[in-house]
Amino acid sequence: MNPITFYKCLADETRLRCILLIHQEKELCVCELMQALGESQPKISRHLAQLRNCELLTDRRQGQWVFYSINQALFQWVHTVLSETLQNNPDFLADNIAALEDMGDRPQRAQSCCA
Amino acid sequence: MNPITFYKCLADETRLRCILLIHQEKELCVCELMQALGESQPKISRHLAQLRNCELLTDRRQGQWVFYSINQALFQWVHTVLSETLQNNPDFLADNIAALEDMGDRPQRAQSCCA
DNA sequence: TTAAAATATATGAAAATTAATATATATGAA
DNA sequence: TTCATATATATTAATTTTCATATATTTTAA
Repeated sequence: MNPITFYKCLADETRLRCILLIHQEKELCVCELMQALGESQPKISRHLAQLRNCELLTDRRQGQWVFYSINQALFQWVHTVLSETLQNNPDFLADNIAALEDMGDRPQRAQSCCA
Repeated sequence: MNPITFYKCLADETRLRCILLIHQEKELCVCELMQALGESQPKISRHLAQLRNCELLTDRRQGQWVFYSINQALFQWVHTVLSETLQNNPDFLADNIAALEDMGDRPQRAQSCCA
């Protein structure tokens, strides 16, 4: 991932919140991100599509849900930047995490395989 | 510096190159950045003004030149992100550094005070 | 000394480009 | 059919660039 592409991904509020939430929670589906951010479905979906196209995120479908996570094939420095950002801005996601925890009926994760 | 502001600063090619060059070289003036990037004076100057307004950069005038450097008052994580980016993308600035080294008549730095 | 020229940088305003959003609709799985 | 997600298109908004010009400093030369 080249640095300009990477920083363009982070330079939008909706995308930055999605990325950091996914980084922290390991995996989230579209409906969880909608709830956490209070944003419309097409808006969330469109930003996720963009992040998937850049290969910052990967997705897996499980039944009706699509779960997004950080692409583990990325260089280490990318993960480092995300971790640094999260650790040093503890308030940034506070409301989003609260909204996520308030959400009822969160989809069950079936671990990909034998975990 | 809030993370969205910060990543918006980094999300433009001209700005990212300026920021990383300044980070590496400690201090550069507008004419050196013009030469390193091969971009017009107003373009460089405008981006630097934007970075100064966000308080990512500070400037000092020395005679006819204005030298820009990274604002040392920023949180440590900001410096960490810049260093990680630079160290892990060694090719990114290669052409810019070569152009800078080719530059004749680079302005002399008078150390701010008694160095 | 001072006036004009030269050099370095900044900025106002318009134009051009790029990005974000909303609405409607489509797809795909249960 | 319903629920979850994706996407096309139109619209709006934000950002970047350019050109012309302004300011500030230094140099040159009367």
